[in-house]
Amino acid sequence: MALNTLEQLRAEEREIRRKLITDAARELFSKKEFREVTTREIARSAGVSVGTLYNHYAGLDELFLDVFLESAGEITGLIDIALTDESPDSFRRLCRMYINYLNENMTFFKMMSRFILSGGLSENATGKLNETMRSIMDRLEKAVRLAGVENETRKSAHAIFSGLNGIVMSYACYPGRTPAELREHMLKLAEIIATTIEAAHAKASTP
Amino acid sequence: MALNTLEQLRAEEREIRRKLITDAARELFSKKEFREVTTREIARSAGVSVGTLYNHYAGLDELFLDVFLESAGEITGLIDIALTDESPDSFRRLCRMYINYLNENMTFFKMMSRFILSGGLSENATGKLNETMRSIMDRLEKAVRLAGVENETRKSAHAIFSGLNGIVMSYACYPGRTPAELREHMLKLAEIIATTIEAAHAKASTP
Amino acid sequence: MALNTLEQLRAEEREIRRKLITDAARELFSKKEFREVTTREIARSAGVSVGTLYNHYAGLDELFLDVFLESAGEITGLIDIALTDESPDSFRRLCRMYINYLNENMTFFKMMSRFILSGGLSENATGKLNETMRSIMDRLEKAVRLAGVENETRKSAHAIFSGLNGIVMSYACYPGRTPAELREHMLKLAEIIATTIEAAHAKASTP
Amino acid sequence: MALNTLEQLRAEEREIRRKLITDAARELFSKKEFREVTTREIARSAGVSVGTLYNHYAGLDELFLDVFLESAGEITGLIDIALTDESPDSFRRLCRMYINYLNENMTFFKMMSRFILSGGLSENATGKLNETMRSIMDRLEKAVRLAGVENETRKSAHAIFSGLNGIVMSYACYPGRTPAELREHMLKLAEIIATTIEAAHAKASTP
DNA sequence: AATGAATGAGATTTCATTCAT
DNA sequence: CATGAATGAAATCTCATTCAT
Repeated sequence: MALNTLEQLRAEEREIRRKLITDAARELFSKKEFREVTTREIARSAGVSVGTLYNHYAGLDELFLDVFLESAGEITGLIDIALTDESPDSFRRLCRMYINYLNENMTFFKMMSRFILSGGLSENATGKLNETMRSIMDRLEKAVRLAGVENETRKSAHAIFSGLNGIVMSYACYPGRTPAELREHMLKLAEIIATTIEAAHAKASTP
Repeated sequence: MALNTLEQLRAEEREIRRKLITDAARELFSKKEFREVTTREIARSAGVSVGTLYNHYAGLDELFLDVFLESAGEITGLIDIALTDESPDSFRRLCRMYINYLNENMTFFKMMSRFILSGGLSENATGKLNETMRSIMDRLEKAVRLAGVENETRKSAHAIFSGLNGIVMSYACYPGRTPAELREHMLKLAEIIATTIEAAHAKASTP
Repeated sequence: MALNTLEQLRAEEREIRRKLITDAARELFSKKEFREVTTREIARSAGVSVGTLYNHYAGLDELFLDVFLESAGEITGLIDIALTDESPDSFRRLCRMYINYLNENMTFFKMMSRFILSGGLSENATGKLNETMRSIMDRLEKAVRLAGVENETRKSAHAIFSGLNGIVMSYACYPGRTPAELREHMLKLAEIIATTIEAAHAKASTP
Repeated sequence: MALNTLEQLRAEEREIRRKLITDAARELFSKKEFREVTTREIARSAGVSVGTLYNHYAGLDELFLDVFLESAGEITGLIDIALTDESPDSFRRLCRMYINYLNENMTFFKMMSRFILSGGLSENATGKLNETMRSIMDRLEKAVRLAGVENETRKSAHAIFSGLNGIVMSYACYPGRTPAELREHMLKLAEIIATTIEAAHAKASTP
């Protein structure tokens, strides 16, 4: 019992410190290009030493991945909420939500694009990334079904995922516009895509 | 006259050297991540000195941008070809072509995503980038019109652009699949998007 | 009495743990350069914590020295065996044995060269090292006497010690030869030295 | 011509700077364990930047090797001088000289023992080291011939080389003695070895 | 006496950029 | 204009040692 409690306390303390680190890292990622955030900065921000970073993570990549996965977990949670009522509206709501979330968490998006585009992840990291992707895709598939798509639902989910990501990639940082304008523009594009899909299938299903 | 010729010769030589540099850079980009290519490597490959790079470009980013713009010019040329016959098929052809091109020129795509996402380009560079984007968008707008879209054609062009970019971003480097499989997958997704748009508008236009 | 036994038990346990540590260290030394073995590795291999290392040794060097002294004890034992029959042959046998031992325990040799060449040992450690050296030298002196040397036997012992060490230092790791070749070469050199000494003294003693 | 001169000047300047670096390094090596000398220290001492070190050497090991080879060249030169008159005395003179040189250039000796014992040298470095060793051995072989050895002269050269190295390794840093005492001791041991060899062969050659 | 997380100075190496020739 | 050596800040990661529990 006593031992159990002691170990438990240790584990808790460890977890707290880990959170300290990822929080500091995320905070910094939101301020600069995430590959430009250095170990020293993270350590200082988190109030720990550089060495401590390496007691928790085998290297910077592992830390990046951890921060990324935390956000990914958040997003799957939000998707679940958007799909709660299983109404036909869910699909559009989900699209808007996804755009809004990425727009407010560009760091997450940049990390995602970086991780996907540059490869070079460890086997372990790739596995976790894949799992997360599948988890998101399962939800998107459910969404396109709710929107009326009946055939090739998995591929449609991929297409939607691609489309939304593409919108963010192409316009979230477009120069010469205010953030508000960009956001409106992206939501509009997402709506076009959503509408188009619904329309295509509405037509397909009307005799 | 003599002076004119001399100047002309100088300009030509300068241009040749510039081409030498961008060609070397592009060649290297096909072998490694473009952010990992160093000035020394480019200089050696091009057969010039590091200093010469700086006589032609204010910095490495400017050089990257120049290589990027060369590819962008290539792509607008290819779009023009795809749209030559102005048939309704042009749209799908263009989508396939765009995917194929990016797939074979991932460096171009990565540069684009980098330039767009991280900003930090000089005013001058931003201007050139915008011009290129507009130029591509003009052609995409023409393509969606040919595909039957009548309303909000500019926004639809943006949506297509986003969709195609998103496909490449999301799947071009997906781990665990062969390049051929990935290519097929991306073309399939592009087709889904193209079909969906056509279907949506075919429906819209039938009473 | 009870206290005595308790203390004795404690002392035994302490000794067991110490052995655990030095055994783990020696095992690791056979796999990598001894200066590259880290505290963490030793601790993990020994199944104890890093802190425990420091409860037993003031620092890493003290631990190294302890491992070294264990081997030194082994070697004096082997010399004693080689000298058991006190025959004139003993000298050559001893030379071969010494070469063979060092060849199979290069870590011991590297440690010796390190400790001797770089100094920096604590007073206490230096004392132990000296004692060990003297102990080896006493036996070597006996050996050269058995080989017929009568004058300056201590210095001759030093010379033999130097010669054998020098052979190992110069050839044990010579690149481009197989271990078997190197071993043969070293044994041959040791024989040359032994023969030379015997010859020199055989001559000296014949009128 | 002009070009030639220009290139020549450049080469000279380069050589001067290289010398600056190796001199600084050697100076530092004489003050501390050579593996403890850092790039920063060398750079500061040489009055150049850290980067410059890497313009001249691919890494620290290359620099170490260069310093080592400079000393090795010095020693072969000294051996040549000792052997100039080709008298039977040459052998003893050479032994004394070798001991004296190493004693005054322990850094060289430590580097040699390090390079030989720890391996891990690049192919290129190993080649240079071998060449240097062969060059020294050629001279030692000549010396043992002059001392009257007729059979297995190469192996005898190896044995002498081993013996002298062993003396330095075993006694140059022996604790508790003054440098002068140690020097006397080592010279005495060298003399024992030299005398023994001469005696052995004198005997062998007298009927 | 055992534990093991925290520490943080310190090491090597890289590389865009400058500038004297 | 071309050249290319010099620059030096900066980055990641290591590891012996400490110390509170």
